[in-house]
Amino acid sequence: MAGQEQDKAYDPRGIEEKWYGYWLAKGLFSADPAATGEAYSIVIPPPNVTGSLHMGHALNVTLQDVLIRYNLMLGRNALWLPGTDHAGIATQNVVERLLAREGKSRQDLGREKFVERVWKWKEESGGTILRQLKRLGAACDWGRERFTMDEGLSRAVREAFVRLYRKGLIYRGRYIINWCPRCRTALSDLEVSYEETKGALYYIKYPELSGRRSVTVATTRPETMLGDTAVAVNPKDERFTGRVGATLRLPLMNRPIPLIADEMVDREFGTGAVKITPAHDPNDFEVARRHELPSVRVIDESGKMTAEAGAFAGQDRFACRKAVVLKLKEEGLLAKEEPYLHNVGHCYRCKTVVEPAESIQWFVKTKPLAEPAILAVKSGETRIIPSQWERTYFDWMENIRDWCISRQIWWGHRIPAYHCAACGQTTVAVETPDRCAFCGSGNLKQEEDVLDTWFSSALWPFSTLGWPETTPDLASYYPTSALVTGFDILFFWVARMMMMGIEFTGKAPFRDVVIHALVRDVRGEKMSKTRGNVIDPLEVMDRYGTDAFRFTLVALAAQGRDIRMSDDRVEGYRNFMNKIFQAGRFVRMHVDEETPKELPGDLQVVDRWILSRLQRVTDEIRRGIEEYRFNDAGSAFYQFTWHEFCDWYVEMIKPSLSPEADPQVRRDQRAVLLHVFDTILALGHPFIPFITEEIRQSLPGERDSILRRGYPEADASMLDVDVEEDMGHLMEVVRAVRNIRSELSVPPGKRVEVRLKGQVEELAFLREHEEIIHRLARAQKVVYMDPEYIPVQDATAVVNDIEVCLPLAGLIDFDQEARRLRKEIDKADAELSVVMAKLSNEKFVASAPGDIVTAHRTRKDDLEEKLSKLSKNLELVTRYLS
RNA sequence: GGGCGGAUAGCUCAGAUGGUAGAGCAUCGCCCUUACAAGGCGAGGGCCACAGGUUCAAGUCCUGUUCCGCCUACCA
Repeated sequence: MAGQEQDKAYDPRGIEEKWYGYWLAKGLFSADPAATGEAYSIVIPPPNVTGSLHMGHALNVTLQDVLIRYNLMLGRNALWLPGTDHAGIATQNVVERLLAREGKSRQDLGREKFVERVWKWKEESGGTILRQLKRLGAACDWGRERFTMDEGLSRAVREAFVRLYRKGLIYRGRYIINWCPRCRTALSDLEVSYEETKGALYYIKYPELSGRRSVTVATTRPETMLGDTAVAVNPKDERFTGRVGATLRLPLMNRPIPLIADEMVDREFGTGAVKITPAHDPNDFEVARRHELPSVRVIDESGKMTAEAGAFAGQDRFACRKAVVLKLKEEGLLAKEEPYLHNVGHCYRCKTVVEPAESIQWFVKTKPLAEPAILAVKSGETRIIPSQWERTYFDWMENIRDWCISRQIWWGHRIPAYHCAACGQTTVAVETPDRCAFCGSGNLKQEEDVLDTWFSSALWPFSTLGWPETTPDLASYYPTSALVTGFDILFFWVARMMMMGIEFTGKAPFRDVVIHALVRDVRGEKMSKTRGNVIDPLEVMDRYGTDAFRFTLVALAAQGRDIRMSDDRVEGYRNFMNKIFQAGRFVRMHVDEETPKELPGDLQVVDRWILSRLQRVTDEIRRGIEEYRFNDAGSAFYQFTWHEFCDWYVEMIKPSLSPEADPQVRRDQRAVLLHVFDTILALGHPFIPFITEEIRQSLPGERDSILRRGYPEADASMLDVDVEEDMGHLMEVVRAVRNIRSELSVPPGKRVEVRLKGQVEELAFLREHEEIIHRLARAQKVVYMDPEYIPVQDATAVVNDIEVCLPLAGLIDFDQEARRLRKEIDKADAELSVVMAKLSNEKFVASAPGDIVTAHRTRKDDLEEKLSKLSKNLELVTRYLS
């Protein structure tokens, strides 16, 4: 029994896989650059090969899928290009962890073997996330799947590198960069995340060599003092007048260092004197350049103290910090130590504290690239949506700093630069050169470093389409139509794609950049493994079905807001899926192979009403998708389908579908029903692809995919304002009856007479469609009263110019009816006073637009009329009571 | 230190170009009415954070304040 009950509800299991396979088999997602139709293209933000689907991907992918399916249905030549990112550091970490389990390090294997091992891992485990995208229904063109380390994309990377190098936009040099001692590689500025950390500010005395005075400096990293080569003060600081040029003794190292003057020093901070450690601080590095100071590297690439650290050599940097402080105390040179809250940089991959360190790295000179990228957005060539992100984009672009692109890891694109052992010059070339371009020597050795993963990602919109070759794909699908992504990678990725895209193709890579929200948990917290609040999208899909999950994401995807995901929401939309499924069953019960596809020439009023509403909602949904207001599109679809089509239209037409109905009327009615429902399915398909395909193909006669149906288009000729208004009144009459029945506890099974009082012409429409009122209001019969009728023992309500009267003597408590009427009167009264207040204001009448004033006037008349009717009826009721 | 976003019904949130406050969930009544109890019908619930200002009219525009969140920054 219970089983049967369950069978009546929608069960997405089995259906989803079936249709996804069907779409693939039919090649519906395979794009052809030669095909007709306006091109529409999206490249997927490539997820990490190491990744598995999380809520962020789910939202991102769903929105793209909505766009792609919508455009496919519009008949455009739509391409959605999928792929993954090799994610250098992350992937290398994964494989290193696997090796560690075998007790091996990557160094044990050696570079070549290690890289082979990573490839093997990628082949075996790298496809997880792509399989999960399929589960979501993603209409990707899998034949065009790309990986950032593909042969083609690697070629593009080398080409881009060489071109930038030749233009002088890539250079190599010794600078301060962010170094992760755990990953043992340089990081770009963006890959460092600053976290507020409780530390201490140490005040250290540096004695002058001659004399008894000393200079006190403040630092949060005392261990770096071992590498100090100067102390700096502001030249305008009177406290140090006459002392600049003095020689100080560097404590613990007993090295003489100068006291210098530099503008960079803030007189207000600390003691006004700064220790200068050129090898381990970006500011100090600059100061050292200006003053030609030597640089002493005291921390090595694994975070241990170097031989330059004297007695502290070999210690870990944090152990050394303690040791240095202790030693300074012993020597009486620690003036003060105070707690200090400051921002400390951490590696965004492994959370290790980053160490600024001087080393030789490769950089992209970004300013010349940023300028046109700024211009592209300013000119509107690329739109950022929502536009408030433009400002963030400009801020970053305008203050952009050079980009450190070399990484000291093995997994990635090896930099195409070859150092000559003979002359020391570096040859940069796309293909491995035989000889040094400078001296002709064959003794070349390729650069060991690989490129930042984001370097290859920056080329993604065109490298995936075949660049640097001029391919048909590139010609047809570049620039792409939209990029859909989260704001967290606006700088990492979007900004860099803009720069590279313009540099190499002359065109910005996207028409629109659509920035969507972050998905958070119910409490609004960011989902993270450490917090343990991660909701697994796959589990949600298992429980509620993919369509319900997708619709939830769409419905919650309001622009500029974060999304709070919870089971309740998904459950609500799961119910909506069931509603659609049930509606499908209803339609299937009433239509058959004979049901005409075309709308009948002769439409009933209810049909004209639903068709008019359908045009409006079609328009709303299309506008929503086109303006990336997905939630608006989703809720328009929801409201219409459930609350207009199911709640009203289906209920209203039941009589004309019954076997007793006139065959012609029945046939016509079926045709309209089918047409409207079919349109609903098509409208919903981009959001809920599986259930719409399933139901549509279960309808009589349907054998082709819903994707080929074409997206519904609003037909203005079907709009009918009058019918919408008349039907609105009729529905209000029904509601009024229902309300009275419910409020006054009229037994549900009890049929009552409905008396409609008003002028003949006002009653005409209702009289014509009496059948609807009769059924939906559970009327025993509907009768019409002229305006002279006095409803002595009736419960009453006012709908526009009509009074709805229910003779209920003996059935109800008239005390209650009196209370009900008073409540109505109060409501109308309150509203009237608001309207009156406006109308009695001369300035309002004088300066407000005419139509607004007119609207208020009619509103006033209506309310007064309503009030007079209500009061009269209340009087009747109370008189009857006494 | 700069910048951005948020504060609207018990909860989660919508409310383009200023013109009579909406949805979903939750709550309360009543109903297994033959598509649907994952349902139907009805109802209650809001000085739209605070203080000023602009305007005939302000969740909506301007200024300031208070909380909350995020991004960014070379104060050692």
